[in-house]
Amino acid sequence: MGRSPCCSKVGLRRGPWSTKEDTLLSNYIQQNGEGQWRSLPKNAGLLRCGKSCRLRWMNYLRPGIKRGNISEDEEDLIVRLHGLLGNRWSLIAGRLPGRTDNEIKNYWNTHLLKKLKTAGIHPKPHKDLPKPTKNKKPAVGSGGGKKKKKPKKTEKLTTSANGAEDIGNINDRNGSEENINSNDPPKTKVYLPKPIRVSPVFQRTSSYDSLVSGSSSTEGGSLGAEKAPEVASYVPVPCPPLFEMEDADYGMCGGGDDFLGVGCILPVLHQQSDSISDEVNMWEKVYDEYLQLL
DNA sequence: AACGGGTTCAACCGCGGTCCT
DNA sequence: GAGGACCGCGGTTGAACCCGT
Repeated sequence: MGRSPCCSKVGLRRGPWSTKEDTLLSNYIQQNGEGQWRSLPKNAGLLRCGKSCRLRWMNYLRPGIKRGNISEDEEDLIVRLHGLLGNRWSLIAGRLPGRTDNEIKNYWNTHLLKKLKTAGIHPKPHKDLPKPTKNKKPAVGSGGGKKKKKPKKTEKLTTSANGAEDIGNINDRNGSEENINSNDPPKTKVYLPKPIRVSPVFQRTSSYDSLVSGSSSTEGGSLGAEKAPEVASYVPVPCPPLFEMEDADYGMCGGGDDFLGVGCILPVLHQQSDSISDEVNMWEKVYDEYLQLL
């Protein structure tokens, strides 16, 4: 039943892509479109796993990919979105046209994390959040990257994944052991649509604008029209729970062990209102917008 | 110039959810 | 409905690169 195996991985190339491979992949996708990753390598004449082709295309070859030079504006948005979404890199990337989840993830880990720490802020995982149901084996390291040589590494268990805070995975949460054990809330199935990438013509949303400007307007502004980025500082901001559902506690900012200890700590532009309630309203707008996005 | 430690980022792995037979 | 393959995501790795000594 089911389908035939994806790819045996036997005799497939690994490691960095050559320009020839890039060309083959690009040409094939331009002619035949994305998708069919399984059969793509064979059809395109590549000795690569379909998964590898997809990754290469999505993170590097896809048209419109911006590389490097993440602006202050983008950086600010990443921090805000991370506060809202946690390590949902694909969702965050969806709000940053031309940026890939991999790039944002790398940028967060290498730049922003450091930046926040030096600012005395220590973002910590939402360990209190219920984990998705799953018995991940205690792994010890996942596969490893390689930029060049080094043919191998076959198995290494992985420690991976457990850092993911997955606030969005409501379905999983409802089924988590924690919830089952604790008072057994009725299982409310919430269907979350798949994340989608926004069009390259990114429109900064009204909520974002209001965050940035302090305005409560709901009329949209575009990214292009944004004001010059203000110097942001990172201050604790009480924010409303993201998901007020039957078994709440999904709020990134709720619960005791929240994102940064005392509520969300997110960059707040100096010019915006000092009023905490205004900020809460802004967050509610962001939350509404996020729900609409979903 | 050589060396060593730190940083960056492309690419890998494993897993969960979805789709297909 | 069951079983298995596929797709996409997030965490991790490690070679290349950078920079100070």
